[in-house]
Amino acid sequence: MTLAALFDELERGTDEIIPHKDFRARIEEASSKGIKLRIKAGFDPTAKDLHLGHTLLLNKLRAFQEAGHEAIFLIGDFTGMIGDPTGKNETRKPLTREQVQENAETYKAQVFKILDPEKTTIAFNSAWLDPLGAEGMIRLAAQHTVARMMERDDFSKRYAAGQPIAIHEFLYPLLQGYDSVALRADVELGGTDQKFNLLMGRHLQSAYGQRPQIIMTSPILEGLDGVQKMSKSLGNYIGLADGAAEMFGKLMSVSDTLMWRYFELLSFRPLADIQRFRAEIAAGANPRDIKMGLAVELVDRFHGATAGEQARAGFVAQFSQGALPDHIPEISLPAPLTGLSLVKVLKEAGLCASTSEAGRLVDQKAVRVDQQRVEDRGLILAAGQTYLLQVGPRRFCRVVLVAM
RNA sequence: GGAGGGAUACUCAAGCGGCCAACGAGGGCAGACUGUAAAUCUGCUGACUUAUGUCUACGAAGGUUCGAAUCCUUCUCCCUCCA
Repeated sequence: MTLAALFDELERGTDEIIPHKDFRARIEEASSKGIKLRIKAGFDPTAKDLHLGHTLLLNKLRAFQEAGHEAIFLIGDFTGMIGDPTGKNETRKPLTREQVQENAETYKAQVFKILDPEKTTIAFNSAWLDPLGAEGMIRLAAQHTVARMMERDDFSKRYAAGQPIAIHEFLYPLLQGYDSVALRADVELGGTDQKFNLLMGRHLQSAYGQRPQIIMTSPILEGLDGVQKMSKSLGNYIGLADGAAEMFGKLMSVSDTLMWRYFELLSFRPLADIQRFRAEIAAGANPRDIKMGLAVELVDRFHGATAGEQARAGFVAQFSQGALPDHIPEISLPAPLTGLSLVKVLKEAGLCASTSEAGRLVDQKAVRVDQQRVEDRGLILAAGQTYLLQVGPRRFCRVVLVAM
């Protein structure tokens, strides 16, 4: 690969590279001297599951990995206990070591769908932050001033608005920056909301006598609602651990507008292809079909080469043609000889949260038993029978009522 | 340390003695329609052995009252300002 092509590959989809010319220079230097750059991307293990939003960074990390550099997947087990103040003022409940460890394990399983496990270094920042101690912490804090800290957009806005800023919130950027010192990072990847923290790494590396890292920021991926950033806590995410059918369905539920954003940020297709799709829709093509192409591509990426097509076939059968899904969960319930009321069965089968809700759903014509719409809330299901229950278009369960 | 403000369902936010299981918005769910789990429109959105019944609920615990989310007392938590 030529250097120019390599630059294009590494820079695709990034928001900013600071400083840009140093980036190219350092890549060039590395390849001419045959040395590996150390590429850092950090994640706080605050949630169990990674989602597509995280993959923007992972994809980038992988691109570096493929170019022969050292990918360092940093798990912020220590900083995760503080919580980056970027979020709202909601206090994050501190994680225990065990939770962090557990989350880290699931991270690994998911991350290696993208990264090459052989070439990936996994690091935990508690390894150097634990031993830092109060003294080290104070030395670290001495490297920066309040005025500079207040430059952070989040802090200055809150300060101006008279909202409180806790002291420990200042520590988070310092610690993240110190990670770069400890890892001797050459490049750090992060979302645009991380810019301040990433720059802190540069500052601290200089202060500790290292060459400052290059920072690359990625845009923030919007979630399924198309407005807020994709996040587990907002429930608008597509998880890497989601099943093929679920992932496909979620991608199809994305609005026609948001679809373009996903193409731009998640698809590996050349930008020229995406331009062509836009033209096709302008000429009357159905956005649904274009969206399916995106869904197929991404499902393939996480579930294997043929999974996307299978998911598409299943989707079309189920939603366009009203067929039953391939896998319907099945449960058995004990039932008295007089039978069980439908609402009770719906609740027990986990198709809805309460019998009251079940009743409402019946009223709303959402419930089907053996594919027949039910109108009567008081319907009794007989013991000893098997029923196929359906609530709405996509909740199914086969229930065996065992007479007792 | 002092002064003031606040805590309502998933979220935001009305209500300030009965008409409150609680306005409204968002979210969620469902139905219709469609080009799809897009968009749009409509409905629902505390639980229970579905009863025009019962129970639980407006930070917590007591109290006043025929009756409280609404009034009083104490407590807990949060915020702002002044030191």
